[in-house]
Amino acid sequence: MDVHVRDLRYFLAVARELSFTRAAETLYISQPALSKQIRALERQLRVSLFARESTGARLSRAGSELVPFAERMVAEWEAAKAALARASDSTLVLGMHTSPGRRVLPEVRARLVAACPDAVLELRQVAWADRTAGLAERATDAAFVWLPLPQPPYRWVTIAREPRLVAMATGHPLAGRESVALADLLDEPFLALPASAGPLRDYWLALEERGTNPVQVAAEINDTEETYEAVASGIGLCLLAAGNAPIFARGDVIMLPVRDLSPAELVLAWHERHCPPLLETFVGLCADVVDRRTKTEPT
Amino acid sequence: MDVHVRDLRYFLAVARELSFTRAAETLYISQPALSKQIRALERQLRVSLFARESTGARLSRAGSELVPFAERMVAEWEAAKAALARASDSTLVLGMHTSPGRRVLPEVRARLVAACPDAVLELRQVAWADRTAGLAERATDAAFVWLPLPQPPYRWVTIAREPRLVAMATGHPLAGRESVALADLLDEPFLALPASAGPLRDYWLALEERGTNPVQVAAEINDTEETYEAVASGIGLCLLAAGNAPIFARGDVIMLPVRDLSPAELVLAWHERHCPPLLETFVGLCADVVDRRTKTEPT
DNA sequence: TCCTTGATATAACCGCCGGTTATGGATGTG
DNA sequence: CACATCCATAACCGGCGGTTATATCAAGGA
Repeated sequence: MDVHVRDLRYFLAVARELSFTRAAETLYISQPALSKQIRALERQLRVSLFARESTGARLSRAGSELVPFAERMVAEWEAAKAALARASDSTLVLGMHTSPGRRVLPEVRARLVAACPDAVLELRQVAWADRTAGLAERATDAAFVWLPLPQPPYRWVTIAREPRLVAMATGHPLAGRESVALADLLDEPFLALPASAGPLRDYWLALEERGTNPVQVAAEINDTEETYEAVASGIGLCLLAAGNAPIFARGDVIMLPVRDLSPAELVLAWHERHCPPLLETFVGLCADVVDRRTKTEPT
Repeated sequence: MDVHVRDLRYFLAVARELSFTRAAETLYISQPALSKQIRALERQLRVSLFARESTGARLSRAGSELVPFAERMVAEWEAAKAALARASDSTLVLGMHTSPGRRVLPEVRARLVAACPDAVLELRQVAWADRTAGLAERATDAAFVWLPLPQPPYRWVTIAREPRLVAMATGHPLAGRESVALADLLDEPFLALPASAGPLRDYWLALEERGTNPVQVAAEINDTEETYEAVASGIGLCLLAAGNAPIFARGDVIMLPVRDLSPAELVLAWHERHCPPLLETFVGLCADVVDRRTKTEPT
């Protein structure tokens, strides 16, 4: 019923060369393959496209009718590929676990369209299990993720540096404190990211700071809603960045600073081997916005 | 590199339905097959065309760019198929062993273009080994052939009925006669059509009229040139229709009537199961031209 | 005359594509 | 909480799109 555009290219090559052998050479395929494909095309269309003779091939009536259509279709496909390439050059696919928030994305986006009017940002929510938010599989051009991230394949600019809080149900014994130390939490059950998150999971369990003390993982969490429910129902505690506190401020959960934990770092990351021009300007704009912000409101 | 138009149709279906499942239903394929094909298309183009969500699919930037191109290509292919169908409706492929000659083809062709201005005759020379001149393999719509022909699958109109002559080298003992009888030829070596010609081979050996007398086949012949050479060099004799005599009148061969052989019949034949409108009018015109001719020059 | 050359067709083979069914996981809903 | 819906994945299978090797045939040259 339908045709492979490749077969149309084959057909046009034979129509141009009027020779299967030479056409096969220009197409870099073997002559039998070309003959077979053309025969299949003829069988499919129920018409003969060429009159084979010992001297070569001649176009039949149907063949000459087909030529202009085939040319238009091949040209259209070339145009389509070019258009897609252009579109992909001016499109940035951004991965993120939760929205980066912090009012950074709207501002950068506004600046970006001012700089490149035909630029388009495509946002993609990605599962917490995917630590690189699509960078690893090349599904995204850049991603808002929390450190740590392996340095060699990835590069990044800092978006925010925020203290780590611990979230717990309002009824928790520690809930009355002003703040806590990590030592207060060592025996508490914790919520953890999926195992596939690797070092990131360890980071939000403060595994390094715990030293030899083991951590008790109460459950795995895959999105904010799940996390809120698990914390509120007392299943376990959970570390989170101060900037994400508003998402949890819903009454059943209270959050306390953990005094002796280093702040967490939210970055815009990308793959060092994949840095198209638009990404470059986007990164520049992000750095710029963040920079101006840290000046106006220094911590 | 190139695309199958089918995949573009698949893509358009998903773009229209914004759902893989529903699109698969409208396409009468399974949903996994559709998903796989779209993924393959995305991999090939190195862009993602849809954003999959639990609620269904949304077009990505690249996807919306592709839509108009895909629509144009699909439409173009539909148009091409329609054009080919129209062309094949107004094209008649004629098979023939040697040109039918007798001034019939030019006249019928002239009348045909007068009746159907966009009609086109496509002539196809075909090997003598193919007794039906392409009718059997459906390679031709009609063919100029000599009887006999099996009646059930084929039908025909008579183009010419001509006495059979025998051709021999000028040096042959019989060459001085005014005419010969079959009895004079019984011991002579004859040239024969290839075995695959079947009953037609027998006919031009006058096998039936020979009765029990065996025929001595000197060689097989595949075209006029070969035949002329074989006759002229004395390899064997050969029967031929009077109308084809001019082709052999070149000095080294003489032709004599065979008194007691029935005349041969040249017909325009076609397959009874394949008789498109244009063929019908062509047959009518042929019959008409022949009819008028037999009236003006009765034998 | 024979051999070579160059054209297309045929055959046997093989990996991958394009379909199938079965199944699982995520999401919204009564 | 069960259920329906939607998309993804897996395993499987026939056929397509390529390969090399070979046949056939027409044309041309020593």
